[in-house]
Amino acid sequence: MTAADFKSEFLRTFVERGAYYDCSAPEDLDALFLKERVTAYIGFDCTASSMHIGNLVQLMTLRRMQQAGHRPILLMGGGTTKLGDPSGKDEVRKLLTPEQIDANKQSMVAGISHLLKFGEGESDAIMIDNAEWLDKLEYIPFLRGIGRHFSVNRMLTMESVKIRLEREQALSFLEFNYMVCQAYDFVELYKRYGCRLQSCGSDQWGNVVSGIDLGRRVASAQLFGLSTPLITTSSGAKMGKSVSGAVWLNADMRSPYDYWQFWRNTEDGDVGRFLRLFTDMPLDEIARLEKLEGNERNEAKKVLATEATSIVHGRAAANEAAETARRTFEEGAFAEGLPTFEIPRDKLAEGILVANLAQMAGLSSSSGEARRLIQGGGLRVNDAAVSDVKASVSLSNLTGEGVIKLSVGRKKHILVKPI
RNA sequence: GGGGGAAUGUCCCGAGUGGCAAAGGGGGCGGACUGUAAAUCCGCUGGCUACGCCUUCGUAGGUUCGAGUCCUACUUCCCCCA
Repeated sequence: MTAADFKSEFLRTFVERGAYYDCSAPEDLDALFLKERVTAYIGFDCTASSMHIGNLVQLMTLRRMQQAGHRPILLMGGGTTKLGDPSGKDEVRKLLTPEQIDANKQSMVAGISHLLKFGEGESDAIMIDNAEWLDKLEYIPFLRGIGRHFSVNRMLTMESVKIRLEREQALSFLEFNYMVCQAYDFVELYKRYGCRLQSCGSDQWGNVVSGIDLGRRVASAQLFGLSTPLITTSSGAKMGKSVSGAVWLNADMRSPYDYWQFWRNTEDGDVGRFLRLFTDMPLDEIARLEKLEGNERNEAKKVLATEATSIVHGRAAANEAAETARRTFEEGAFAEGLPTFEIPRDKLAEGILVANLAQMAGLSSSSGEARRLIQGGGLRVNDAAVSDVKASVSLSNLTGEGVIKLSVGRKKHILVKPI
């Protein structure tokens, strides 16, 4: 599919931005987008207290729908999270308590307030929790009304299930019901809100198709599915997935500055693609940035970082992060915007081992690791490498700005501030 | 229901004759080179009140001076038979 295959503003943009992977009925959906204001949804499970980079393609899809004048529904899986989605998971998910799920939901939604406009207007986003209906389901009526439309034979061939079976890993009956509930959600949203489209990542495609089938059977409705590709970096890694954890969108879990840094460190080969996917930059401008070579490519990365940060944290925070980075990396100066760590003044006056300070400031997870960092020459105080494992700092190390700059590697910096 | 096999460093894969903080990868982190990139090379990759101490090999017991390694029970998964 190319953009030229579509007439509707949304689908053209969607394709041009590189977000298109698959669609259940491209021509019909295109016609629908031309004809009316479409209500569409994407579901998110409440498994963590913040959305992360992995959810971003989906969130951007909702954003672009809104920009094209349609109505996005943010479906929070307060109900489905109680089952646990088997897709892409090697092992049974740890069950969360209803309280945790609810707290996660609140926090996740709060974290994307810049990204979507919620409200009562015609193309304002609405947030719905599928616990609203899933929690109240009655087992037998549900099985008779919905369950009979599902073929176990077919469910067993679905990717999410097959992987579990092939990898010799457990799949509980509880999780097995996940796809049924997700399909039911779609139909329920159609009935309650006239929602015609579910978008998703390619890994959820099977569940979306199940929902479309179910809609035809129980509601005689033509529902649509639209999927995005799985986003990987050009060296093949899953986006934002690392041992150190997901790249969170909530500011209290990853500061705007660190978020900016994440994008700034994008691999060369990904810059153009990410600009299209994760920013609102005009395409011709992206095309220009994409052509920059060598050292100039860093300009494109800065634009990417600032624009992507702006969408999640707002323009002001993004500009501030960019400025902090400029001062730190390009001038080698102390930038006030760097993350800070506060320490009682008298504690610092006594003198404190650099290794321990690094650990307290969160730059190292154990004193052993801090020790190893020093031995490898990776820990610096005020930009000077620490050579002695037993080195300590005190008030005399404070710079003119009244702080101590502690760095791990070339990129991670923290300002230690006495209070 | 019966028989056989598997579970290892809490990121993953994976070797492991009774002396093991446990081979080797991948990943990650640090260093060099660069452009805060990639590729490449080097180092590190249980914890601590640190020349010593503590905790790790599915769970719980047992044998032994000593157990990831042997025995028993349990849990989960795979395969074969029913």
